[in-house]
Amino acid sequence: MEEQSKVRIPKQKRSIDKKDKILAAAYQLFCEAGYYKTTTPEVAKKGGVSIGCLYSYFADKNDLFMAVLDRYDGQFDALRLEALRSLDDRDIPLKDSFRRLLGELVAIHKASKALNAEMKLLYHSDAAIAARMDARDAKIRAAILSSIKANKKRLRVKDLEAAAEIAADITGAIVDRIVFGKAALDGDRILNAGVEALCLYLEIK
Amino acid sequence: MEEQSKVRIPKQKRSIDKKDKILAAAYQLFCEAGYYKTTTPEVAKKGGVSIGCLYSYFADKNDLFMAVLDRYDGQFDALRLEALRSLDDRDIPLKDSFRRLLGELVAIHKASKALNAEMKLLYHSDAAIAARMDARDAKIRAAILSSIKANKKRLRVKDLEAAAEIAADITGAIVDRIVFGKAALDGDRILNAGVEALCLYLEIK
Amino acid sequence: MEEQSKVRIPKQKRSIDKKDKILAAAYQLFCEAGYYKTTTPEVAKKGGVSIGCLYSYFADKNDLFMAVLDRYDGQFDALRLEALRSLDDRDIPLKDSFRRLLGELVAIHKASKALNAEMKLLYHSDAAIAARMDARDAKIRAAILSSIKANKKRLRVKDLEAAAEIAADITGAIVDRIVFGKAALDGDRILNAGVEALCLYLEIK
Amino acid sequence: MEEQSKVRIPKQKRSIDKKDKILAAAYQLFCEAGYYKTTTPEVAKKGGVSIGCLYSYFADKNDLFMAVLDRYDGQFDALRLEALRSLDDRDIPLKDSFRRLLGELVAIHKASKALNAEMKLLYHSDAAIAARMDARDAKIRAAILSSIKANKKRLRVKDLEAAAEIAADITGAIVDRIVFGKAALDGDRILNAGVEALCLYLEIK
DNA sequence: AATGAATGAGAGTTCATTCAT
DNA sequence: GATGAATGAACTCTCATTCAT
Repeated sequence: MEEQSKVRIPKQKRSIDKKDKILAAAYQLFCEAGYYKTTTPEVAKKGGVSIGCLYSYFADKNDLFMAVLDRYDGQFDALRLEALRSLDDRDIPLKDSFRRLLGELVAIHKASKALNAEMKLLYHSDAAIAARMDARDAKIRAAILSSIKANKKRLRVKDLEAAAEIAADITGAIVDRIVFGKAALDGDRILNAGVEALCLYLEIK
Repeated sequence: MEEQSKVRIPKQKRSIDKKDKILAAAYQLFCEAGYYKTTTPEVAKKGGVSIGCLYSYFADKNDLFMAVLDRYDGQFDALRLEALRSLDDRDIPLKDSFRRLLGELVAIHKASKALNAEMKLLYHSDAAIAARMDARDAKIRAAILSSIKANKKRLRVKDLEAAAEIAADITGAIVDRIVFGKAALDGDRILNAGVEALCLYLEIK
Repeated sequence: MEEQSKVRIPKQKRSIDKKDKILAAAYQLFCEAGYYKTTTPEVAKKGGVSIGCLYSYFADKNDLFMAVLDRYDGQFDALRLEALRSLDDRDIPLKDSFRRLLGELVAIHKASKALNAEMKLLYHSDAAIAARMDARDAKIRAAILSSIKANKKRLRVKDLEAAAEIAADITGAIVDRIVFGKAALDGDRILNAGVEALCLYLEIK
Repeated sequence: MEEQSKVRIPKQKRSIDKKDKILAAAYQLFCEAGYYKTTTPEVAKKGGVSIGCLYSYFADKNDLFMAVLDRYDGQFDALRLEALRSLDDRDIPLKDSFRRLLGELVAIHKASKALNAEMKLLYHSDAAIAARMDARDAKIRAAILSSIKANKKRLRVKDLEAAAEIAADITGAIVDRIVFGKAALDGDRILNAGVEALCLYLEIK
């Protein structure tokens, strides 16, 4: 009574292409129309495969969505952590570090804009997604905390954990504002103001 | 080609009760289960009216949701603006103003937590909701900008518009973190750190 | 979070008609084509209702099938037990009792022929159906055993329980043969032979 | 309009092995899960061949099932007829002959239990299967009739054809009861009672 | 001959909405 | 006005079967 996964694991090049095509189509549609308004036959059609083929690669619609996150959001995870490393360089002013970090995060999020929105959308109704996002946030906070600890001497704040949390949230808010915001203001003005806020908050002088 | 509205505008007391009951039921269910997992017959049942009755008051499910926002989120709008007035009082330290503001916003958002989540959820797939939220944000930014301008002399920031935006976003982020956050940290620590960040950013000294 | 049945319980005359029509259509189709080859839209169509209507009365396909059994097979249950009472009359010869019983059972089964077949069909893959049929068989065996015990003095058999079982099985087999059988032989010849077998087996002389 | 058969008839040893493996896998799965819940890809997988290979040997799922019957139920046919020969030996008491026959039939049916159930399941929805089962029954009745005729002098019954039919049905019913029955009673008690019933019915004294 | 990825018709089921009563 | 039975388009998902490789 061996329980064997019914989901196909592609080995041939052609199959990998198909899976990619499905994921790309799903990514696009989920971003455009959202999870609930995207139907699986639609994804299959856009991906140029049959609905049966789609279901041979993904157990169900939710599995497909999670795979899209793995593929696309996962890429951004790596980029985000990479960007955070700029904070660790003590030789450049904190201001420049933050400006660079925010600039990179904005670029990253612009690319994953809609997917992020959709994840927030499902955060409250899907435990697996919530767990995913929490894990991502935790990683980012940990990275910021680690940077803050390394820069301890340059900083005025005492409650390092809270500072990391606040800094992460401010960073996130600014990025969101620039990426999503119908801000009447120019992105650069916002970014500059944000960097200033971060530095004034954290830095000794 | 404008159609004669088929939606009833209640004038009798009994009708108003019914509409209220429907809205209350809808509010509760939308918050608990989310927009997509709430069905209109369910709402009617919980509200103690027939489904036909529900559809005599609301054109469709989306109209019902918007009405819920008008009724419930609208209340919070008023509370939020009320809370923002604390910033206008120049006789108390900015720190205290912000602490009070944040405290009140947290309380308000805790009450509308689920509805807010649901609005974010629908932001990207429903233009009307997006417009609503944008209008709300604009109002808040305007109020903050107005306070900032009134406090101009006490502040170090030069780009007031950007500062209002940033301050609004920081405020929002902190409130979200406290309300929604799976923050390992205590809410008070976050709040204190947030207030400090806001004051260091804005205040002259 | 009150769990309320989603299946409609019809109260109005018109609704009862609808439920009846659905059951009648389902009965017919299940008998003609079997459980697996009958589709729910087909049943709805034949019953003259929409598929949605069908699903407002029955939770799912299996529920519909069980309801068909309750309605139709249930009727036969009563008839079968009624027929078995002829065995309790000691004033008429056992032979006549059995002949009458078999005749009645054949008539009953002719009417429920296909449904019985379908139940046998599902016996091995559906626990609820198996339980239903086992209960029915048990009732019949109990009735026969009770009759046998009442006629103890007229009987030669000693192991009354086994005799009741055998008699029930022989009875069932003969009825099946007459009802389903592609028997080349005339039904009456079979019936007479069966009655003889039963009497020779049970009766003292 | 007769189509050239597309089904391969295996001649090479390796092919025969494959066909055998498919049949064995199909037999097992059909018995375990039933016809409708067994899928052809499942059969192919369990048989260690590709689905394409399966379809090169069998025209469709039904053809595969019939082949399983030919192979496996066919074996039992032979065993059944073999067992029936015990009735032809006039030197041993009829009682012993029947006891031996029933014992052997029970053993045979225990082995083909699930397949038999599945055949009954499909009897009413598949003409080919019905024909198969009818043919099998006819053979058994013929064999019994032939035995009865050979034993004519020892028997009290006059209507030999009907007696053969009844005897076959009683035999079948008893075997089914022992094999399938949720009989509360011990198999031996049932078997003894059954043998007694058969002998009392048929035998002169 | 053999493979197994791909197909797509069709299954069961849901639910926003209508309309006869 | 109010009801709620009825509608049916649309959804997710399955699996017997085909055919390019």
